Amino acid sequence: MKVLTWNINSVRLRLPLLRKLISEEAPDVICLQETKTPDDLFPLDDLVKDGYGHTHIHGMKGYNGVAILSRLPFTETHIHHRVGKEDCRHVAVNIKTPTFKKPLQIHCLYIPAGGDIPDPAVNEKFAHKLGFVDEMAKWFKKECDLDSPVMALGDFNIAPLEQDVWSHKQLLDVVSHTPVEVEKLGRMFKSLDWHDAIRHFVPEDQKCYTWWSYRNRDWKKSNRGRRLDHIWVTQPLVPYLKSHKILQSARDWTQPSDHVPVIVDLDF
DNA sequence: ATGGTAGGTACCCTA
Repeated sequence: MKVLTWNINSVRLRLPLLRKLISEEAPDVICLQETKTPDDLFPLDDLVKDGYGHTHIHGMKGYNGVAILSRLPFTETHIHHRVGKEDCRHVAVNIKTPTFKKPLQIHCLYIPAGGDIPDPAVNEKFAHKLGFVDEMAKWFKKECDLDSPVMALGDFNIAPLEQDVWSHKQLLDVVSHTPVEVEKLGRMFKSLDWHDAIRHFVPEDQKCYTWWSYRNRDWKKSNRGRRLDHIWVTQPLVPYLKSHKILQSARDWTQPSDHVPVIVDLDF
């Protein structure tokens, strides 16, 4: 079972790229962030024709928006409002698998970027980000079981490890890699004894990025990337991790997203 | 130290 996550930065603009991605990678489940469209304008028809007949979309005008598209049916779908806002950042589905009695839960997340100033006292966007991660940590602990198959994936907007950024020292004061948010993400990580499915395959001392800013003449040459997109799995899923792929080549597509797709293949 | 680009929207917001 191939599960893909991508911050697509407008699903309407990049529908042709999404369909190219589908034809090349044939994922079973697609989790999108920053779809930037209300649900009635989401381009579902082509995606249903491509085989993704099971869809759970939750978007709004202009900003944010998350979606799960699947070849496999859902037994449940959920929309979660976080920290008192209805800003389309968390949807979840349950999928039956041949391997587990309990359904596989997939949580598609778009954690707030957090603005520029890394001080929650003066920057309410950063306060929102920290509050969001706090709430996720508590919520997973309360609502999910350690022994259930659960995946949390998406654009977390935090690069937790030193080798998740091009320069640990130079990014310590840059929102996405500050100690306070990394610590909070660490708490969320511990909440369900999560396993980082990408670092499962890529050693922690090796650089690993999923995002390169648009504000660079030549993203490849400067290579100032960050690993902002993540796939986490609970312990029961660890033995089934088969392979991963970070589609770096997608950053060179015409009119690319600044994030690239990340895929994990599970052996069931 | 600064400003660089992109998308959506409606003349400015967010990333």
